[in-house]
Amino acid sequence: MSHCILQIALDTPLDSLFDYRWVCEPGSEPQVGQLALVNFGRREAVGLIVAVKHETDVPADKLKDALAVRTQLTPLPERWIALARFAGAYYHRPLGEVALPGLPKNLRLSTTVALDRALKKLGKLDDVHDATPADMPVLNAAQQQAADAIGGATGFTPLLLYGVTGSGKTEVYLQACAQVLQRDADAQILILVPEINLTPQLEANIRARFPGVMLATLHSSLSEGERMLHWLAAHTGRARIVLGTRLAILSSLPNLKMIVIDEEHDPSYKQQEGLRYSARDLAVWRARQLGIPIVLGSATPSLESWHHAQTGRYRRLELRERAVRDAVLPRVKLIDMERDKPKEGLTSTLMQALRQRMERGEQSLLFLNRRGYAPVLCCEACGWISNCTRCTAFMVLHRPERRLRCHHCSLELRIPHACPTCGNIDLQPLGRGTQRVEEGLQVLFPDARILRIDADSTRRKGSAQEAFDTVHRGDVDILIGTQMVAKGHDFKKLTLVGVLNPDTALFSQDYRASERLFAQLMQVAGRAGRAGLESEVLIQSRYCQHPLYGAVMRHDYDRFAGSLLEERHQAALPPYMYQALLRAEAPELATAIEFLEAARDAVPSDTVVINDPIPMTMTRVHNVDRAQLLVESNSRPALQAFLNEWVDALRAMKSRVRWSLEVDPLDI
DNA sequence: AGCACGCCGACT
DNA sequence: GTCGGCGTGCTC
Repeated sequence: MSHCILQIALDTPLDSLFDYRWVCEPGSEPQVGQLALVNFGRREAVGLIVAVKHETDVPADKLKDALAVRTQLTPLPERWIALARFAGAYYHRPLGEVALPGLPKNLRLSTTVALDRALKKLGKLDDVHDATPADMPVLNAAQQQAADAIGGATGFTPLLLYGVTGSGKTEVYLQACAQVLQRDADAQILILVPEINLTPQLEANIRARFPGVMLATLHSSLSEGERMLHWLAAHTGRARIVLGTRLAILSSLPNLKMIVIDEEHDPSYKQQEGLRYSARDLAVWRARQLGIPIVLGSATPSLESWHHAQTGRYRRLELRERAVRDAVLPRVKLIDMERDKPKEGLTSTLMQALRQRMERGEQSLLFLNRRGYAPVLCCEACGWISNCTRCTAFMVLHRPERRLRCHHCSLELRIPHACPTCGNIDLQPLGRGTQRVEEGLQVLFPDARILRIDADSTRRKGSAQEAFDTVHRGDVDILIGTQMVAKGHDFKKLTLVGVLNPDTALFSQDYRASERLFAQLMQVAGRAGRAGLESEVLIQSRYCQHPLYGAVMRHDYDRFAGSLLEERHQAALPPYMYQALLRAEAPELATAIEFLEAARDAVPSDTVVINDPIPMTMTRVHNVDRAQLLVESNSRPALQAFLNEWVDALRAMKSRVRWSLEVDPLDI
């Protein structure tokens, strides 16, 4: 018996790999890509073998023996490790912090019972059901052209599928998938969607269309057992289609031949904590690495992708018409709230339109991206307002729950009977959330069947699905909801969309706010008239002349995107500029700022602009003050080179302050 | 990041 | 006397 040295990546913030000894016969060493159980510090951990060597610099008294190697599992492919390596390097986190959290938790336990059980279960699954595939709908010319372009693409081919809402992008994906699966008996396809719970129809569609093909889903609401099984199905190549949310981009797919990213502009592709990666960007990298086509689909592409299509880096495919015959885009009208004063948040024009839909037996959707009853409670006598004691934010009034709630730290209080500072009994809710609109509707339309769908009304597991089913059955006249209702759903009888309070985003500090508002309005407008009924979208605004609304009325993403890109170019903002953000947290703001000032001066650079630290817009959350520092460059390699040096310097500062670096931040 | 060791304050 | 506060040091 001799031994070898395993170089192992572990899930720790330490930026290094760890060597372990492994006793084995020569010639039967473990393989790179296998998982190993080791003692790490005083605990056990599962790590990824990234190299097998025969020597090490680690002194013999420190070197430990690995405890076990998971030989049941096919090694993770070199290309998968390369993906994790790239992500770690690009986002400046250690390899182990990228690679291991991407694996199912059950693979990282010290026992293998869950793994063995899942492998056994997978072995018993039949993958070929003898069902006949559902018919492929006949595509229109533009769809067919797009499907053929995607299905016939060879080598690394990024394609931007730009299609208005309801233009049948899904059908294009499915028929392109069919071509790829048919051509290659082992081919795997990865389909990413923003939120799987909002698109149960897609999963059903795929199953009906490809009954002989194993489909695996990967998203955060799976149980650990399911996740393990589905992950293994992908890793072993048995699952030929993997449908998942952003976390699925890190799944192991040995025969990946095509990637589809639906609603590619959606902000939920960006992970907002821990490793802040963009699943969309990693997907493009992965497609390039493998030399395969990747489809980015959207009615309102991200400006980044649009820019790439303009410059020819991505190939653009267009669907200009709705796929259902006679389904035309809804007419969009603006209602001037200065002239038509709202009552209970609704202008008379909108109320009349709602009444008309009820008479015709059609459905209406009111969109208000603000949950709760009112965003703030205040005392008119002394000026007290319901501030959160732990955050720079208001506590939101939730009337049905009889609570004040902070949406940032989840602090909850009973609604005070009287003003805490002056004792005034008459506290006033200010502003309007979905609960208050629902209450107003009940008064204005006592006969209407009204349903509210937001994060509060759908807390219970499965209740969101129930609510949507109620709408699909036609048991709802007026639906009121937040962005939860804006995505994906295909309500056949919906012919009116009312947008209640979009103006705030027009004057936001965040330069991406208008891009997002436009996408959101187009998306919610797209809920109407999908089945061919004539329909309209009414937007209540105090700024009807704003060009953004003009573009929404004309359904003119193209020109709007052009003007936004022009603005970004003038102002030297992404996609013409590459950014990274250093954030710091401390009990006192001054501490965070001092750390960032030191960071600002740590590494001089003439290719990167290092800005001054500023407190975050919402400075305090959960009793912690936050500040940030923006660095930018017009060259991505220059920015990356700077960040490499900078992160080393920041680590060397050994500061007590908690800090994190975000590359390509979305919210600044 | 965890996790333990270690050295000073207010309780039974 | 001890429980426990969080400073600091290490992880092959």
